[in-house]
Amino acid sequence: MHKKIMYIYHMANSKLYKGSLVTIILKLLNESEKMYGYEMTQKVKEITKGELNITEGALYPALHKLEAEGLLDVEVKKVDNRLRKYYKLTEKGNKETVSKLEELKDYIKTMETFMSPKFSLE
Amino acid sequence: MHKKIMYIYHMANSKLYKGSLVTIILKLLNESEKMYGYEMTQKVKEITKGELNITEGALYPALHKLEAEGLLDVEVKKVDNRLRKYYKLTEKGNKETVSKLEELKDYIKTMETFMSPKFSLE
DNA sequence: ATTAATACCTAAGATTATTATGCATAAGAA
DNA sequence: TTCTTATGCATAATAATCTTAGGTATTAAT
Repeated sequence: MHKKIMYIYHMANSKLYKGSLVTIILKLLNESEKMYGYEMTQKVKEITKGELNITEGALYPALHKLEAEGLLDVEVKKVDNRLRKYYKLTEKGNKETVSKLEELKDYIKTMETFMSPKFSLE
Repeated sequence: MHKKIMYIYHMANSKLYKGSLVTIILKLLNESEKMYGYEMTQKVKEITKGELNITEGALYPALHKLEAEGLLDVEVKKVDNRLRKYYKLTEKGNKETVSKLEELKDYIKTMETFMSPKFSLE
């Protein structure tokens, strides 16, 4: 979307917290077997009802990096004369997914102690 | 702690996700009225049982920035011939705290949809 | 015929955290 | 008593990650 002028549009974009993008990508691929980049942006928007917005400027470099690290495999396909790069998890990627999800789960649990009205202490 | 050699020490440090440090600071001050930097690092370690580690290299610049933005007030005190800089929330800081906590809460809720084994869709 | 949607990409900049220092005092261990 | 750990502040270099702002190209919709 090349926005030159953008009066009305309000992005309900609650910014991503650092590190969560990779976890999101891995989780998506863990559920969907194989996906292409643009599809991920739409899927996330859909699932979160617009709450989360994966920007392509962050997504594509992240995908390339995950591929370079051997966590993802790519398969290029041409659909309607437009090319899609389908990504899927490797074995290594599967392991990393488990660990990343665990990490996020722990983090959420930890942060919830702060969210509670009083964190008991003292 | 000037660690020159550090064989054994293992940091259970689950890295901070971007943006959460400020939220942590605001929440601490919201609970404790006034605190100084070093105290915050200890408190967080204590509350999270070592799960979270606020590094001073991140904390102090963050405190300075929050002060510059008018969210925190400072009061310097000398205790045992060592100085402490006590921070407390301003009015503006109180408002920001509410909004930051709300933001984090929303974020956690959103991320939990990803954590669930299947996020229902499709 | 123009705009929106689909589909990829990268570079510049901002933000924020880590790592690695530095200084100084007080308390505790060797 | 000397050395280390703990307390308490600070900053600079680096790394990691995201946003913003472009760019190209094809297809669908208005």
